[in-house]
Amino acid sequence: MTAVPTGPRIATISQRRDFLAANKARRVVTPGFILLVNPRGDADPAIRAGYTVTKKIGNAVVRNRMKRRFRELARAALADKGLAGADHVLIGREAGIERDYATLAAELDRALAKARGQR
RNA sequence: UCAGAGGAUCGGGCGAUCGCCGCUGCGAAAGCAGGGGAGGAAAGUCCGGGCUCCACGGAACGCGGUGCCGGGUAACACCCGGCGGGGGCGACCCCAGGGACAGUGCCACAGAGAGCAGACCGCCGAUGGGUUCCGGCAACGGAACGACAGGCAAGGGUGAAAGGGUGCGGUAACAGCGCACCGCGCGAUGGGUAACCGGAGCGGCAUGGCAAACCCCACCGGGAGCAAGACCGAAUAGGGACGGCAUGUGGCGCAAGCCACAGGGCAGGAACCGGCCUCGCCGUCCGGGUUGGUUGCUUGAGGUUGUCGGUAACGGCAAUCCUAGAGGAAUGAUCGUCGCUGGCGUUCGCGCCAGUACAGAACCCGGCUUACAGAUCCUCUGACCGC
RNA sequence: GCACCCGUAGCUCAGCAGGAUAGAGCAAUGGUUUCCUAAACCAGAGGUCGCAGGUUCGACUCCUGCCGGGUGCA
Repeated sequence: MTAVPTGPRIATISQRRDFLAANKARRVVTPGFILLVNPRGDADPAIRAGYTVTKKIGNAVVRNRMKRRFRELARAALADKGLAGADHVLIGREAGIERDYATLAAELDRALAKARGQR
């Protein structure tokens, strides 16, 4: 495993209105998750990230593990591949529970590139 | 060795890289260093308490809960010990287990009868009356019959349940009608704190079941919940008090002012309606309060060890330890390696593959219930084998 | 955290102070009718009454514990 580069700190989204705003923005669907990217449009170039895993996915242990893995994926990828000044939201899907970590990482890379292309 | 019963415990280890949340120290800060960071069920939220606020003179009614007895406990619906009933060869397990002469109600279908019982088939011929036959002159006597009046409830049949059972005597046939044994009820008295147990003797036997139907009896319970509660509190907007300035339209008046109308508010009134108050700006003060911050917040009916008391639950004493405190939620991710379990292959060295549970603290405790791959320990029971 | 409701046929609902055949409408199936379809008419089928215990002679109904779904309040 290659060393994960330590980038600038990624803030976490917790306000409901931010999630709702991201839901109306760009959307990329992969088997393991759905990626929402919402450029805030303000002067701040900071990258923010949020995670959503509903009760439909599983019990608390399953949901927590999924969020932790998403957090790890975001920390590794968003610093240099994320969109500056944008909110990124990862929504868990059922197929993402037992999905291989490397597969998820590759899918996140492609999803980010695709989101960058949408304009 | 096999099968089983009871109790207790654990529930992945090590390493590497990169991270997260508190705490402590250093630092102006960025940050650095040290140390800590999920469970036996953290779960379901089914009970019981602590804590906090609110309410409150007492009691009763109502409502809800509990329900053999004794003990433990802060308390309990929990636990321990005992009693009674049921199951198992046994270790042991299971039981909401008060009251049905305080009252009300229900017991479908079937059946004759189902709750102060009842007579369908049946049994009887002692009694009344009758029919037939025999004897007698007659009064009457005897025998048979069983449609009637009547006696009976053994047997058949129905049902979950039919008002003790078996045997002998007894009888017209029956029947606790009498007796013996068993069962049942009452019960002198003895044991036990009690539930309860034993039981001299008495009673011919009567009070069927359902209270997880209403209910009765005894005991317990005020309500809400850490989003409880306490403190701080910016800007904007808004509320109240005081002071100053000011008052929409129309009419009257020189003016102060008065009246009417429209809007708003308040109280009355079913409504029509009439009454009273008020409006804008500035300043000071007061109170409420949204986002937010601080606190409650983890030292506690606490854990471990020893000892003493107790059958035990548990309690007393002593020593020792500090063990998550976030505030929408951290306690992790990835990889390597070693365990463990199963399968396949094997040159018996091992190799390959698969699996490695249930599940995530949110104020804190005591229980209950439910989920759980696998592993370990202790005690005990029944078989079989050996000595 | 607290309070409460509902699980019955494929769907929407009845039923029940305990009594044995668990019903209704729609849907689906077969038939009649029609050139064919729809509608209409006729017929039958379809149920672990969410699950597991208990009380009772007897449980969809009563009690207890679970499972699933939903609502309200702070």
